[in-house]
Amino acid sequence: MPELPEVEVTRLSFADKIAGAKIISVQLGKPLRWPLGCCVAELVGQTVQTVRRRGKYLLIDLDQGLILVHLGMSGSLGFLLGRSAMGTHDHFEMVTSRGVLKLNDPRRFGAVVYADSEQSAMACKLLGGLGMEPLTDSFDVSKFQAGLKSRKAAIKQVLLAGDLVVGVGNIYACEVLFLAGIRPTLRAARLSRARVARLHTVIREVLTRAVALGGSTLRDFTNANGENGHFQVEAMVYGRGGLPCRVCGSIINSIKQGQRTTFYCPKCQKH
DNA sequence: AAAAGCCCCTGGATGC
DNA sequence: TGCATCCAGGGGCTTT
Repeated sequence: MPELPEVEVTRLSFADKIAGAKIISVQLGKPLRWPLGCCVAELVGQTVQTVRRRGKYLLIDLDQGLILVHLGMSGSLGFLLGRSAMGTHDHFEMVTSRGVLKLNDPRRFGAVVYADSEQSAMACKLLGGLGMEPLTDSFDVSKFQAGLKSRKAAIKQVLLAGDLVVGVGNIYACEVLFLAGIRPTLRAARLSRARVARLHTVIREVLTRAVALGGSTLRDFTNANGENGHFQVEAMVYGRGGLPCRVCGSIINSIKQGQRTTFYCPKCQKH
């Protein structure tokens, strides 16, 4: 479910509320992708400083160290005023003086990991290889261009890999390539300078807009307050295999790249 | 260094 | 209604 906009909207929906909160207790459900990496007792008594985002990770800064949260494919965070029973798919619950932070994640591809610091081995393993943040100035066109130049893989897969630019998941990768008129199978290195510039712009525009509108409602995304997003723009291609293109009427193609499905318009998106 | 596969896990939709 | 099959928004890890 969560790509950059959804993760960012989640962050914005509870960062201010939880800042300054004291951790009272922590409860774990079934195992997530990795073990927490510390004793619960190490967290209790600490104060939450800030909540940041890096790629699709949320970084919850504490007095000592930080908690990394990843929502995986099916995770969502809730920040509730009162405590409630741990549901079947609640696998992390942190009771604080300001409210209760809860991770619900049916598939358990998500993670909640404590790290001593951002320089710790675990933090480096998870964050070290991440690419540029698309919504900051660090997302430089020249660097983007240079990065793509060295890649023989298909542009769609380079976007998805996250080591050049972060936060673009399967849905937004498909949508962004449609809006930029680029065939997803095109080798990254073969994109002209002008098309790279166009893609760069589209990525920023689409992600910015999705965040501003509260994330995508393509499925059932809710922020940490349980509110739906308003990114009502219907997908141009994602999930529309076999249907007519909204622009030219051609039948939208559906193919596999890596283990993921790619959707594209054979006429609007050129090699 | 980069690319390609594999795998983790559960639930919902579809088809017989 | 029951059961099998396929599919899903991610990404680290291992192998080429």
